Amino acid sequence: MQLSNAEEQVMEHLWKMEKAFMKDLLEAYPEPKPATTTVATLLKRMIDKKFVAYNEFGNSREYYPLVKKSDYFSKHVNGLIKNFFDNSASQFASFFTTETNLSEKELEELKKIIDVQLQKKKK
Amino acid sequence: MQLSNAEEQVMEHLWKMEKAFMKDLLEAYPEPKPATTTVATLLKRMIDKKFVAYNEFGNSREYYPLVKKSDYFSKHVNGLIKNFFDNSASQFASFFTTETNLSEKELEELKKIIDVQLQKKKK
DNA sequence: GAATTAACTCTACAAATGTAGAATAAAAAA
DNA sequence: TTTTTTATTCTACATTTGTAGAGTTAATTC
Repeated sequence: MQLSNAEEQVMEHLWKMEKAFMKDLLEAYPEPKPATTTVATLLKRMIDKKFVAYNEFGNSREYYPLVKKSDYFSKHVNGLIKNFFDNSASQFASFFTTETNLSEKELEELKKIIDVQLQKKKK
Repeated sequence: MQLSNAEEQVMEHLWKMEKAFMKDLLEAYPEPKPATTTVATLLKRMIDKKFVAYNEFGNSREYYPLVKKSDYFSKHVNGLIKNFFDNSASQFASFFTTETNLSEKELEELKKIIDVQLQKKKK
C-alpha cells in the first residue's frame, strides 16, 4: 500500500530525524502547523500500513520509519518509469537529462557516477 | 490540479493514440476492462480539470489530451526531486543512476546524452 | 495534591477517488 | 421501422484522504 501525500510529508520528517516524538514532528512543520491530532491520525494510519513503528517511552512514543527512503523512492521512480516510459529506464534517463536543467558541474558529476557504474558492470 | 491514478491511465492511452473515441479507449484497456461508464466518468473529470478536450462527431466524441506528456512528466519528476531530494537534481540523478539498473549499453547512451548537454552548456 | 499540559484514541465529516447501474438518445443493424 | 448497440449524463455509493474536535490518561508544574 502506498502513502498519501500528507503521510509522505510525515515520512520526510521521520527520515530526516531518524526518530522523533510527536513534539519533534510538530516542530518540523512550518507554520501553519497542523493540529496534533491530525499528525496523530496520520501516524496511526502509517503504522497500520507498516511504514512506521515506535518505541514506548513513558506515555509517549518515539516513532521511526520502517522503510528506507531509498527503497521507497526506488519504487516511486520505477513506477514512473513503468508508467510513462514503457519500462525503458534509458528513455527515462534521456528525458530526465534533457528536461531537468542540471548545471555543468552537476552534469560532470553525473558522468563520473556513470563511469563508476560502467566499471562495475564491466567486471 | 493533479490527475488521479485512474485518470492517469486514461491519459497514457490518449497520449499514445493522440486522439481516441470511447471505443478506442476501451479497447486499449487490458482485461478486465472497466465499465464504459467508469471511463466516461474519468473523462468527464479530466475535462473539468482541463487535461482533456474533444471534438464532437455525430453522437460521440473524439477526445484528445490538452497537456503534453513531457510537460506533465516534468512536473512529476520535479515534484519528486523537490520532495525527496531537497530540490537537488544532481542528488536525484546520482541516486537514479546507482539504483536503477541500466544496462551497459544504456549507460553508454546516457553518457552520450550528457555530453551533448555539456556541449550546449559550454556554448 | 490540584491544575496544566502533552500524547493518544475515538469519532466525525467533507472532499476526492474508483467504480458502475439506470436512464436517455442517437446511430446502426436487422 | 423495430431492435440492438453505443456514447453520454445522472446518480450513487464505498473507500481513501485531509483535517480536527472531544474525551481520556499520564506526566509535569505550582
